[in-house]
Amino acid sequence: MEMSDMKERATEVADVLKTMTHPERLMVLCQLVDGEVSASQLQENSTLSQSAFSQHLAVLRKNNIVKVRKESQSVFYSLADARIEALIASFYKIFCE
Amino acid sequence: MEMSDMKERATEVADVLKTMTHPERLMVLCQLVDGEVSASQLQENSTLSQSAFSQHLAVLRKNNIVKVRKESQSVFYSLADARIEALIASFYKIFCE
DNA sequence: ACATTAAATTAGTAAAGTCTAATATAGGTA
DNA sequence: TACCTATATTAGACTTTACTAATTTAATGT
Repeated sequence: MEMSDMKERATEVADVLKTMTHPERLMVLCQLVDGEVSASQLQENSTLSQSAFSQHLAVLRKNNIVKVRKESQSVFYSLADARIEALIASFYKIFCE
Repeated sequence: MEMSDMKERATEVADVLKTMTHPERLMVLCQLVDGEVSASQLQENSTLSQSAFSQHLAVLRKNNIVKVRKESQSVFYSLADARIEALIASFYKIFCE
């Protein structure tokens, strides 16, 4: 790969990773590997305040790491695409096996 | 996996990723996939000042993402272990193929 | 000994990220 | 309508990160 292309990619990849690189957000993503989960269910596994937790979800949304589906009062979260799924799978394989 | 274990892992993984999650540092790591490279060679592909670049190398060292070998005035960098190699390989596969 | 080169370190500043506290929105229920 | 529940947003304090400028260390060459 050419160096200029590598730089572009590096910036792109770093942006995606930066969004995932927080224990709280990584936890959220790990809980989404088997399918969608509601915001309140996700928060049950967090010690953060409702506000702080919601702001982490906002970061994931803003960076297109997750997608949402609203159903009455609840909002269901799931992984945005195959690339994110692949990343989480890699992390699992490398760090948890 | 249990939720408490998941939290521990998430913190561990987030720490490693956080270190890699900067375009400059990711660039460095990508250049190390084929083996060791000297600090000065690495810096040739950066627009940063000598100081700023060296501080990025220091972050990689401090977090055990790379290892170093000194030879006369030069310092040669390489990826620290198989886990880091696997991560870079994953990123390449997911984002560059 | 002195100058040169490669690399690291330190101090200080500017910018970005993470939290708390308070408030807002929107759907469901009495 | 008024109230409750789920979720999101905003403002502000605090912490961390990323840089510049200047200095330092260590190896080499003259």
